[in-house]
Amino acid sequence: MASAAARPQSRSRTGAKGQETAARVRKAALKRFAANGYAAVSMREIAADVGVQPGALYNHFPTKQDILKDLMLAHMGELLAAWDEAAFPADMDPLERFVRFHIRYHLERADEVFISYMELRNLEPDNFDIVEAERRRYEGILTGILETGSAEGRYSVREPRVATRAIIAMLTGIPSWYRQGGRLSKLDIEEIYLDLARKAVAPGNQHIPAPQA
Amino acid sequence: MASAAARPQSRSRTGAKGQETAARVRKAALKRFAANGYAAVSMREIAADVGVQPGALYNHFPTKQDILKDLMLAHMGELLAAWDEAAFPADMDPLERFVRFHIRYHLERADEVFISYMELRNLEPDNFDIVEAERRRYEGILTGILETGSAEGRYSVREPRVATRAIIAMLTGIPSWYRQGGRLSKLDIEEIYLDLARKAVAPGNQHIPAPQA
Amino acid sequence: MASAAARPQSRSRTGAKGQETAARVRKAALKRFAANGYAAVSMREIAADVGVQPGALYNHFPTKQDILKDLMLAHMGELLAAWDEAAFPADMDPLERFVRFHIRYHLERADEVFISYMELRNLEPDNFDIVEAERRRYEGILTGILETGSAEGRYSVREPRVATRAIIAMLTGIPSWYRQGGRLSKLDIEEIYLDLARKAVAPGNQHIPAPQA
Amino acid sequence: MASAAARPQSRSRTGAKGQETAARVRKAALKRFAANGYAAVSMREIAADVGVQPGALYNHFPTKQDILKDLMLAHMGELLAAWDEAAFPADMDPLERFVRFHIRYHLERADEVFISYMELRNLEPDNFDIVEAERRRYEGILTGILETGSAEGRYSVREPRVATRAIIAMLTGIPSWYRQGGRLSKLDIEEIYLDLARKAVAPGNQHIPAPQA
DNA sequence: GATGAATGAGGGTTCATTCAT
DNA sequence: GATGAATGAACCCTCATTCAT
Repeated sequence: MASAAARPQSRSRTGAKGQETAARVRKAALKRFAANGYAAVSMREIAADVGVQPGALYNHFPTKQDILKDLMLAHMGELLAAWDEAAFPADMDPLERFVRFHIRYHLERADEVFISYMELRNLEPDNFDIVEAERRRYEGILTGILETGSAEGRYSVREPRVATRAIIAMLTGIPSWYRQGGRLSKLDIEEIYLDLARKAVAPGNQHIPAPQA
Repeated sequence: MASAAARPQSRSRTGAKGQETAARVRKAALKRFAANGYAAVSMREIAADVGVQPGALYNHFPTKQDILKDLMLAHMGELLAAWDEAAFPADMDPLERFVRFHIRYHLERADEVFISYMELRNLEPDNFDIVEAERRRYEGILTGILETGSAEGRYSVREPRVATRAIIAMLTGIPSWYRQGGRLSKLDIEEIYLDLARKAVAPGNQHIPAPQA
Repeated sequence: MASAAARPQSRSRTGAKGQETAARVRKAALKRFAANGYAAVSMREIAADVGVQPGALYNHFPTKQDILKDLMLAHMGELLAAWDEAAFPADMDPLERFVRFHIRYHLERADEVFISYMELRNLEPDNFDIVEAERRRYEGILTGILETGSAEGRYSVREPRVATRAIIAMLTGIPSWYRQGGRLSKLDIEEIYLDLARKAVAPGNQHIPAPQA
Repeated sequence: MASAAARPQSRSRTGAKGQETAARVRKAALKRFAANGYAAVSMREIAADVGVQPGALYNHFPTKQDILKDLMLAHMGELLAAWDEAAFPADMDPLERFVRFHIRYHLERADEVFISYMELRNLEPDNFDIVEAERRRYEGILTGILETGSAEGRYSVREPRVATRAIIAMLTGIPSWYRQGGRLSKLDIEEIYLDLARKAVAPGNQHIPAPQA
């Protein structure tokens, strides 16, 4: 989509085969980067996964860095697009909407999410800036929700920007430990985190009594 | 076991110089690993930082992996020791105690904390297991606090293990964006996060009214 | 299996160049290993001889060890093949046949022979076993000759296996001192050693009188 | 004895401890050189065998090369001395004397003998020349025996120098395959090789009939 | 006589990348 | 669009050796 490798695509004679190979490269790189880290993955490994010689990768991506950039830009673009298209009941609380969306999306795209956080530092400055801008846009969604909600008295948030980071960090941590088939279903997770998030920003006095000890 | 530098230091005649070099290696590696990632840092770079030839590093650490292991094991050990020695008013709520401790420690040791999360996957299995065990011990502290507090009715937590991860993820995210000298002081941060954490686990009905829209 | 260069060579388009480079690597390694010993030869030296960067060697042989294995397996295979194809008068005594063949072959392939004896210990166990099996096959040829000849009364050999080793050691020592252009021609050598070998296994009483002293 | 490391020994205060360490170094180096080859053995390995730090080796031998030189010179000196002192019945045939002596000595000092043949090329030119001269002296013993015997009609040898090399090569090959405790005793070996050697140089017509086939 | 720490060179190997075919 | 072969740089690590202590 926002991919660098999806070059002008000037109605070349073939295209189909190349498109498919590029997709296989992306898929292999995604798995490898998530598992071992960008710096520890070699072009040879990716090529071997794809079933191709290393040199062939350069027909689809000009450098290794471009594969990473491609994956991260695509991920951010798709995340924002998915939010725009997310279908929730119209009367659902916006925070609930965000929490449910974030958890679902991040549990489904664990690899993309993971490299998006882990490999930021391996992006060259220009690419980093682009991804950062997208990330800020995404965070802005939650900040907006918190600000509006606070203004309307539904939430009580002293620092919406800080709370945004706190909530997103909390939610984004899930895929690092959640394993399908465990005691808790994805829906269980959603409910638990929704509860935590809601209460964290809820208005009202939550005086916690000091322990008796 | 912990490392070459952790030796009894009984052989006083020499030793001192080596101890110091090992310490400089650790320091340089910490900075570099935090900035560029374990896989992207070369022994040559570390040696250059220390002001020594690459081969000399091997007088202090048998492999590059051992430097990483040393840093991560030391960090976890020191974190747990610091908790044991943390001095807080006796009547302070345990959750508050944990939140304040965690934030302070993690803001002071940002590099150690960072590589402890980022480089886990670069640890060889045996070392990984050791670090994981320590991490679970640390999480266990908060889980215990939440369980006790819930049993005494001071908190309301459905899944203490999940809440533990949620709160720790929330807190641990701070050093990734907090910059000293900004609008918010470390104490401000402490108060904001303490508020979020407290409310998230507070008992009582937090019915959030659905938005009017 | 035998080596990268032994591949079917079906892919005619390219391949030719690689075949040739692999051959040059083999040739350079053979000379260097024979002159300085496997352990004392560096891949960089071989690469320099070939006129290529060190890394390029790895397009043809996966490791240095594989070059050695390749050379030694090829040598043993060619030695056995040469014996099978050796053309001698039909009525020639089999021992004479073997002695002449062995001397000729070993004087022509001095380097291969030399590393085959010297570098055995530098072969990894699996490769060692293969080469050893081939060596035993070769020794078996002479042992068979001695056994048959003894049974027919043409030779008198108490321990054919031991005599085999004795004769082969005797013959194989030649290239270590023989220099072309010296007083003795290759044919002279053949005759002298043939005489020694024949007499050593000849039947009849060779009572050597004790010295008068 | 002829050892370079046995330095002037200027009646130093201690001496005893150092002498002993030097001996342990020689012993360890001998085993390692024989097992893995000079080039493949590191000073660190030798030091570890001796139970000392690598630097300590340099108190006893100025370089690794000197350890090799010491071992080889000592071996050749001891070999020649042993021949001079060998006790055999006065009326024993000189060839028998030489064969028995050579086999016995070489089976007892397998490591020394082995490195003496294998590591010649790793000697620096000067040291090589010395060892070569000693070797020629040793070969000269057998050559003299053959020449005298031929002149007296007890043996029939066309080229005593060549026959010398043939016989010595034959005998020297024994330790490479002989294993104690096998079917053949050391004495069996002596008898078999003595028989082969005697017949090989025996006078008289050894017409070997051509095979019937 | 031995240690611990360092040097400077070099070891085998892998890397991202290029390019003629 | 892919291959096979190459480059040039860099990788982690080991080496023989030195030397202050």
